[in-house]
Amino acid sequence: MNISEFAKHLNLSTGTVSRALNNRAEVSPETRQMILAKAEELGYSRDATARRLKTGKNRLIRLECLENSEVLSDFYLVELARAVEHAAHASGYDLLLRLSSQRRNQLDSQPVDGLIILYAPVMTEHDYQILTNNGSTSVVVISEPGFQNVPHASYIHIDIMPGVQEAFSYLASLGHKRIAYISSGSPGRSVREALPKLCGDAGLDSQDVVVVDAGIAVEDGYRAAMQVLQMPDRPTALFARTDVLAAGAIKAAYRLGLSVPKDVSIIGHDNIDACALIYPSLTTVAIDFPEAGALATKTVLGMIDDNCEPSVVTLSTHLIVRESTGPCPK
Amino acid sequence: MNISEFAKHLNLSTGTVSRALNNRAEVSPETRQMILAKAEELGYSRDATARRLKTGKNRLIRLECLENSEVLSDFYLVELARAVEHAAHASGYDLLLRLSSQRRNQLDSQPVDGLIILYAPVMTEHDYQILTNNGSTSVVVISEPGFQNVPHASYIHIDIMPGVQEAFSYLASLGHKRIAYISSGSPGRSVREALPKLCGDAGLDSQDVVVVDAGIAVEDGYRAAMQVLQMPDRPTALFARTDVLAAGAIKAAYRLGLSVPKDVSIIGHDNIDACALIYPSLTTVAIDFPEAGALATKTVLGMIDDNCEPSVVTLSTHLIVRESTGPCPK
DNA sequence: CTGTTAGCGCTTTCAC
DNA sequence: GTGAAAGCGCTAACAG
Repeated sequence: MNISEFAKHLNLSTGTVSRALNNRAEVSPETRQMILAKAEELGYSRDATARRLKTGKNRLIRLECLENSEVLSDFYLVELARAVEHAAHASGYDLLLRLSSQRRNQLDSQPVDGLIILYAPVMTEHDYQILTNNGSTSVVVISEPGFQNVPHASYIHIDIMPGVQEAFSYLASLGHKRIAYISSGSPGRSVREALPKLCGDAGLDSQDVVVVDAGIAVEDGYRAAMQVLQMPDRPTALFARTDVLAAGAIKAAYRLGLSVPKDVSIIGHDNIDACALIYPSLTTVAIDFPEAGALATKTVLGMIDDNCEPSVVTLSTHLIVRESTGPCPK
Repeated sequence: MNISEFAKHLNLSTGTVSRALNNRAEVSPETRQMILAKAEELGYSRDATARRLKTGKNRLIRLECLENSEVLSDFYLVELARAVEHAAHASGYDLLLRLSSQRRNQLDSQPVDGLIILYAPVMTEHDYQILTNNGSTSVVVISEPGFQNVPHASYIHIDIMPGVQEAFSYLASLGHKRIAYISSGSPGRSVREALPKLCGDAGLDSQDVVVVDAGIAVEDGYRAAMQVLQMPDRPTALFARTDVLAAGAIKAAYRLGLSVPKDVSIIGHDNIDACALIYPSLTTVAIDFPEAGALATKTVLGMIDDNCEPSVVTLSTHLIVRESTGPCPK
C-alpha cells in the first residue's frame, strides 16, 4: 500500500497524511491521531526509498573497516560496530557495513549521509570527492593521532601514549628494568620514537628496552617473544602492541617453561573482549572502543544533522592491571 | 550531476545513457564505451535511491543478529559478517547490520530485499508479514536444527551433533570415562537428550557423564568447571558447549593446579578465532561460520534474484584436535 | 539503435 | 487545516 491508497482509505489527501506522519504542525491533533492509528491498523508504512529520493536524506551511515592497517583487528570490530549501531539507530539512522576493500563499482555506490572510517587510507582531494559524493557525505575517521589523511573529515584520534606511559611506569614501579616492546608494524613507530621520553618519565634506562617488530597474528607475538625470551639477559617484562601479540607472548613463555607473571610479566594493549579467555588474565592498556564508536557516530550525525564543522577529538587510554604482571624476579 | 545533465553533456538521451549503464543489448558498443568512459571522466554515477524507487529492487540485505540466544556470541559475529558481506558485495548487494533488538519504528523501516537472521525468535504469520513487508522480503535463518520458527523462510541449520559425537568418541579413544559436559542454556538440551546415544556410540557409560548447566560468559565456564573438578571422582575430561566456556574451564583447571591436558582434557565448541589466544591451543568442535554466512547469502540472493523456493540446508561440524586434550591420566 | 515520456511513492509548495 | 500538483533521478515502455 502506498500513500495515495492509504489516503483514499481515510478520505484524505496524500498531503495531509504526509504532514501527519512527519509531525508537521499544520495538521489538527485529531486528524493526526486518527491517521497514526489507521496506519498502525492497516499496516501502512512509508516507503523509505521514495522519502529518500524526495528529501535527499538517506538516514544511512556506513561503517567502513579497511583492511590496510597493521593494528586493525577483527577482535574489536564487534564492540565498535555495536556502539555505532546503537547510536545510529537511536537517531533513526541505519547502518551499512563494509568490511572488505573490494573495489566497488563507483557507478553504483550506495549513497550515504555519513561515513565512519576505521584507519582510512591516505586520500587525495579527488579521492575524497568520489568518496563523499562531492562533499555531500560527512566523514569521520577513527585512527591514531597524526593520520589526518582525509580532507574535511572529523577525527577521533586514539592516543595510546598515556596508557603506554602508564604501562612503562607501572613496570618500573614493579622493579622491572629490562623490558621488551613487541610492536605491530608501522604504527608501532610512534612508541619506538617516544621511547626515550617514555623511559625517562618512567625512570627506566632506554638502553634496557628492546623493541622487536612483529606482525599482527598470535604467531607473530609468539615468535617475537620466543626470540626475546631466549636472549642472554632476557627481559623480565614484555609489553605488546596488541592483546593478540601478548597472547602469543604468553604462549611462548609457557612453552619455555616460564611462569607468568612470576618469571616474566606480560602486558597487552587494546583490552579486547577476548582478553577474558586468556590465562592469566591480561594486564593491558585499554582502548574504549564503545566510546570511540559512540563518539564517532555522534560526530558524524552532528555534521549531517546540525552542520557541525569537522572536528578532531583525541581519546586517551589507560592501564588495566590484572594478573599477568608482577614484581620483577630477583 | 544527474542523468539528464550527464546525457546533455554527451548529446544523448537519458534513455540511451541508462541503457548503456545497465548493460542492455540494444545500445551500440561504441556508444556504450564512450558513455562509460565519459561517466568515469566526469565522475557521474547513478543515484541508487532513484534506481531503487524505479526498479523496486533495493540491492540491500540485512544481517540481523538478535540478542536472544544463549549461544549467540560476539566472538564469531565478525567471521560471519565478513562472509556475508563478501558474498553480498560480490553480487552487488550492500549489507545493513542490525545487532540490537531495539524496537524500531515500523513506520520507517528500511526496505531490504533479503534478511539473514541469526537465531530468529519465534514468529507468527503476522510478525512475518511486518518483517518481510508482506512477503516481499526473502528471509533465511541461521540456527540449530528444529528452529523452524519463521514462515516461508529458508534455513541454514547448523547441526552440532556430528562434531559432538566425534568429540565424545575421541575422548573415549583416549581412555576417558568420566566426562563433564558444560552446556549453555536451553540449546544445550539437545546434547543432554542425545547423551545416551552419544555415549553408546562412543562406547561410554552415560552414567559417567555429568551435564552441568552454565551461562555464556567465561566466568560461567570457570564456575562450572570449578564445581565439577572438585567432585570426589572428578572427570578427566571437560567438554564445553562454547569455546568461551572452555576458556573458563581451562582457567579453573589452572587455578586448581591442574595441568591441561595432562590432568584434565578440555574440549571447546565453535572454533572461534579467539581460540588462537588460548593456551594450550584448544581442541574444539568447529563450526564453519564463513561457510554458513556465504551459504546464507547465496540462499537469500537465490530467493531474491532467481525466485528460489525456501530451502533447508543442514551444515555439519567436525572435531579439530589441538593441544588441550590428551590421554586419560591413570 | 536512439529519443521521448510516464511514473515509481513520497514531500512540499502553492492555493484555497 | 486541507487538497492539488510538481518533481526528486531514474528505468522501461513505446515510438520512430
